Amino acid sequence: MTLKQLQYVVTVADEGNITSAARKLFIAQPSLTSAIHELENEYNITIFMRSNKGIKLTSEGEEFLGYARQILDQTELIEERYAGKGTGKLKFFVSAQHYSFAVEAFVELLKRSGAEKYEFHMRETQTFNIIDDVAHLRSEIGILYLNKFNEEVILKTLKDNNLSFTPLFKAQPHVFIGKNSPLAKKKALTLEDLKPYPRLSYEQGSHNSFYFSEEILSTVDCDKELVVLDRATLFNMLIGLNGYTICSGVINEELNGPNIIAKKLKVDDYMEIGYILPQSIRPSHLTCEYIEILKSLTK
Amino acid sequence: MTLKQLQYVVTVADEGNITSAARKLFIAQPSLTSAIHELENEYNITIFMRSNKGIKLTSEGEEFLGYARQILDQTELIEERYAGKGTGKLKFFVSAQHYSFAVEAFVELLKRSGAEKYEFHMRETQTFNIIDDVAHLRSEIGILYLNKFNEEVILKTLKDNNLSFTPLFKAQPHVFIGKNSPLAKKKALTLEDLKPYPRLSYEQGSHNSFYFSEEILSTVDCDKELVVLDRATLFNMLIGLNGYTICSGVINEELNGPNIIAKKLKVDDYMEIGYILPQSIRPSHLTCEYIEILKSLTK
DNA sequence: CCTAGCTATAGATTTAATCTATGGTGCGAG
DNA sequence: CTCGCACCATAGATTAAATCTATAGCTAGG
Repeated sequence: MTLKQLQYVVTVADEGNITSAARKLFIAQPSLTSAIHELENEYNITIFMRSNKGIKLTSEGEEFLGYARQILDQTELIEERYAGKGTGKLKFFVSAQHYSFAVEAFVELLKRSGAEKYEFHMRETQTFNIIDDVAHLRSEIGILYLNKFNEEVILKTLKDNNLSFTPLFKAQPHVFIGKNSPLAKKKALTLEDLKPYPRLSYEQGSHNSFYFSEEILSTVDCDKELVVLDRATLFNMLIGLNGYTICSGVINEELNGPNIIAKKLKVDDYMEIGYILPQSIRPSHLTCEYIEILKSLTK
Repeated sequence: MTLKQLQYVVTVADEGNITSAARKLFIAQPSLTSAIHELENEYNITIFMRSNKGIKLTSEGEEFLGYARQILDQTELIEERYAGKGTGKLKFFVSAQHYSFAVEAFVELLKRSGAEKYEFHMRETQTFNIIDDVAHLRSEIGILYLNKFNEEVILKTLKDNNLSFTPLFKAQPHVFIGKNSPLAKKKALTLEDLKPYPRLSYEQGSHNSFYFSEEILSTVDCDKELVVLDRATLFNMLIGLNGYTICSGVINEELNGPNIIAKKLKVDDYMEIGYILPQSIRPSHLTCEYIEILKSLTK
């Protein structure tokens, strides 16, 4: 079995006939025919039913395709990660909850790298996607929080995916509000104070288990709920609608602007923010540097 | 990149030097040297530091090895699954909780297959391992139950691993006891009846979240607890110690012997027993037949 | 300062992949 | 009903890749 053979089988299955698959693969049709026969003989299976109208997958073939696609998905990760390195293109991918310090560290890393050619991705996304991105090596590192409530479920999910969690810092829960909000005068806020105002939170896609919420206390009842995907949108609503959102208190004025302020929230809960890494893969140099920057920004 | 190159890199890394790795791979040392150089050039990376004392992994290399091992793990699955097919050796792997009907169906499948050469595995194991086995294609199918209590967590875990759950039947909770147990005279039992006797349950390894328990009501308090790994051991203790265990009521006298009996348990709960399959892979012919047998045994 | 134990390079050789050309087959348009 | 078209399969030549043998270069340790 070779990767080429797997690629060929998948292309043939997708195209529905060998002739056009060969064209797509830039090889002659007999080459493709024999490559596939070779694979079938190696394992004594029949992947395709041939006819003068084209090919059809056998049930055995469908099963085999499943395995083949999994392997090819994995190889694409290597291509993704290392392709373009020949031209000196640096690559780096982070998935994180919506934390401005994660963005700040990302920007700092990019500056420090001094690279002329690069492809960096900052993926502020839903909690489940963060875990999924790192588990499938689409991102090299992920950033999320644990608290009393979600800890068991999140740690279990991480373990299932062979991911490690390393704490960065414990944050006391804060509330983000617009600077002109009536709440801005108070020193610290209680849940009672917040009641009349709209609560903003991040959408969590189909994995909308409370455990995957980006905000703590998401199970507490609330009359006015606004759900968004984008941090800028959230900030707009904080300001325009006197809304609030509960989060870690880490705020950076340069990034978030002077219109957003953080207030302590008086509750008996915490947020432990940290990063997740695949256990089986040693972090790249850039990843290590990113972690260093995160540490320096959050200590 | 070819699978051979990945295999070579991994072997060299394991051996610590190219010369002995070449011996192990049954190729000449220069072939191995050039194969690895080719890979390094393709992605413009340096996997090994060479010296006259052997080789050492660079940090870049360690990272690359992570990807390589993942791909090779996947390819081993194909080898596992299809190797030996040339010699007509049938292969089939099930992971299940401790249900006698699963064993019965397994035996029936083996009989029906009529194969002369085969390798069949019946893995009665811990709930988490069942999910893990199927997710990583070590088993083609898994059998487990859902109830009100564990449903959310189990379904979430299945989803994370791209597995589907298909219900087979709903069982009313029963209690298994030895036929000479003082409880054997009663028609149906309550939790109160059970209190004086030792409760038997299956060990769940490090994933000892209650959600992964094989028995419902495992959170209910109990004074005498016995934990085992083996079904026969559990049955021995049922008989010898007047113990009990809570489970689905499906019992087969041929398999379990006349000394074990099942009694209805009066509680407001259910067990939905079903099978799990990888969503990305079409089930094999044997798997489909196994499912048919399961259905016929449990309707 | 020579030898043992590495890796790297050169050029020959073997093996595998791919090519061109052609054969066989069944369906559907004329 | 038969000819042509759109398939896949086979044969043999050709090209490319993998591997081999032989040998060079390096360095630590006797």
